[in-house]
Amino acid sequence: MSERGPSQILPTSWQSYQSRASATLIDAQLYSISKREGATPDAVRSAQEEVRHCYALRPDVRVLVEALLEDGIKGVKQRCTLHLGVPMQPMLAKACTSIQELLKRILGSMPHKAKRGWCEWCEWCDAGCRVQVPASFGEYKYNRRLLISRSVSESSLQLCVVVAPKSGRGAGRESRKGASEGEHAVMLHGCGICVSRTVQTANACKYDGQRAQIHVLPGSTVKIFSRKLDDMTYKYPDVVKAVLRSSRMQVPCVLDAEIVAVVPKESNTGEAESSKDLEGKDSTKGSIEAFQSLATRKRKNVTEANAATASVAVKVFLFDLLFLGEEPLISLPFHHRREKLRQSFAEVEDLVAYAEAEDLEGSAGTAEATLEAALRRSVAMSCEGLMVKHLGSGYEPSTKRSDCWLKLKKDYVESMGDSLDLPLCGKLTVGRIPIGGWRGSGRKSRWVSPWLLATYDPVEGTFGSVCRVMSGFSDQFYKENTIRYLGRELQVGGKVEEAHEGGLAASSGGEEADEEEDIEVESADSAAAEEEARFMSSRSGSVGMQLRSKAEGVETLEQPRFWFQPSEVWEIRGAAADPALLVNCPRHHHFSKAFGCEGRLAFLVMSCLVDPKRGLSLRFPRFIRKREDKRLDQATTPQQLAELCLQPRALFEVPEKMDLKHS
DNA sequence: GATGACTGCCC
DNA sequence: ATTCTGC
DNA sequence: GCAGAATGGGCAGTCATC
Repeated sequence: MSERGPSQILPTSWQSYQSRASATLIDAQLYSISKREGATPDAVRSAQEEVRHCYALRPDVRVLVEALLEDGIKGVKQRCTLHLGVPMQPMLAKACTSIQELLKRILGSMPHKAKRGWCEWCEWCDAGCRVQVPASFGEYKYNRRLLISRSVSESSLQLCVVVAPKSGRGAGRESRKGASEGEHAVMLHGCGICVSRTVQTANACKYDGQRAQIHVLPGSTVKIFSRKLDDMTYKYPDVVKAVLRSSRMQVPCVLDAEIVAVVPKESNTGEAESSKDLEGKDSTKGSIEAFQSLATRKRKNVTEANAATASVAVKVFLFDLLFLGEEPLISLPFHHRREKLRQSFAEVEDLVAYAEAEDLEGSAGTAEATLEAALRRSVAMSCEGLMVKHLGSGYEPSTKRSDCWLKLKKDYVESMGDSLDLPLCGKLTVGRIPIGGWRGSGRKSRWVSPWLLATYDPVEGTFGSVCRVMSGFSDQFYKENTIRYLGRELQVGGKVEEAHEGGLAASSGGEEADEEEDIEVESADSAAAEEEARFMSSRSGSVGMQLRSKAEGVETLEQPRFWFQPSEVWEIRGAAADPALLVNCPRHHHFSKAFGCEGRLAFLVMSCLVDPKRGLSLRFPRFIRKREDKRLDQATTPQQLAELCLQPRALFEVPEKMDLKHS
């Protein structure tokens, strides 16, 4: 075993005390295996991978530990297999930020398990060229990925796939002994055929809903599991029914799917009464709704009858079939599984559909344009982005993201995502758990951690908070800006304080009680005068920009630990390119005066795209860079934010609705 | 019964 | 979910 | 390249309190 600790097999989410204990047990077993005679490091590693894989197939520590204790790896392989009714880890896609990156990856990707020195992926290449890895690939260390990425980047289109000698299980061990780097590697390289037939993918819509692994058990029992393997059958009785209807032959099986909220087609019931939901929706009946909408689904007492009306109507988009009848389909190539899926399940109007997809087969050169078009199409269909799946690869249940499935989200893509420039107005020291104490925790405890950001509303002259941000900052950035805004870094723990010895703060006092003193230090004495000065000339710079309370014009329901004078503009990216991803938020109230606003914003409010009692926020906010080139009044306004709501939708006209809403 | 803090789980 | 860091 | 840390958004549900 590596000395890394027990976390190598069980995913993070399992690291509660009990699971950690189990993980330790598992590690201990692996360790003892490693001590047996003849156990090479490689063998141990492969044992570990075996265990990991089995665990992904049957994520039940109890079963795993028992099997391991009683029969070792062999037992694990026998007992930890896919079981109907027990969810496996879903296959995850790796995120790509650009089409180029995506291409590069898809070129380099190949299935998990290579056969006897050949990678399945190359079934696509009928030329089947083999060559020795040239010595120039000095970096090659039984790590094919390394080589792949290297060669692909060196000559953008040339395909160099290396199959490590270990691929054939037993054989690998011997041949590796004493081998010098790359010696045994087999490389498929860019013969014309490889290059021209390299890209073979299914490009499917990435729906913005909830992942669902659906098990159909004998006797028409259905179970639905979430991405984290929780049983959520109770939440989707309508999906259960829909799936049964969709099933062509009533055989046990396992489906992979996305559950998405839709506007029900038959919702004409109380049209007169439910006036609040009318606008625009008549034209979108049956269409896909934002994730936000799905989130409002009831979680208790959902019945078939009330699911669509009292809760939210949903539609299931099937995209994979992992088990059918008696056999797991996991190791079949994707295109094959998909075929079986279509044979076994039918689309059911409004309830069940295959995930919209198109296959791509072409040279890398033309692939780029095709992918871009696919992405746009997908976005136009209210999707989050594109899933690009290798047609030849098996399904890899795993906690790790696979290279065979790639996702390209629209907000990753530079040209499509909307960046917002927000003036900084305050910050919070602590996470979202109010009990947990106020200091930024762990790694970040010396710095300002989530920062609170706002828009600037030139009409009202207000800074309305939009979101906290904790992602996208480098440590260096934290350091510099904590100093910039607070005057210095925060102190952590007693030792640092001693080292600093400088008067202030209670020193030996209570660790808990000192949060105030510890941090407030200089602002406490420098007091009002200085603060006042800062207030006026916000350019002061090196001293810090902390205020005692909210700066003038700042509007938020947040209560950050520190308040800052709004002074610079940071660029934030979020998934905000359309209303599906822009979110109404209770904490950030920059629309409190929206009815006083003019033009478009008021219109938006009145057409119920924006709730005046709430506000807008961003999903997945992350910091991009500072915008030294922007003044505060050039930052994003709440109006602009709101207008993002309109972008993908056609502008719709509903002046009457305003009156409706008013009265 | 309404309000608000807190949890847990979705993304 | 996202992003950065350290091994 | 991977594991791990720190924490974003919302919502339904639960429980305590007014």
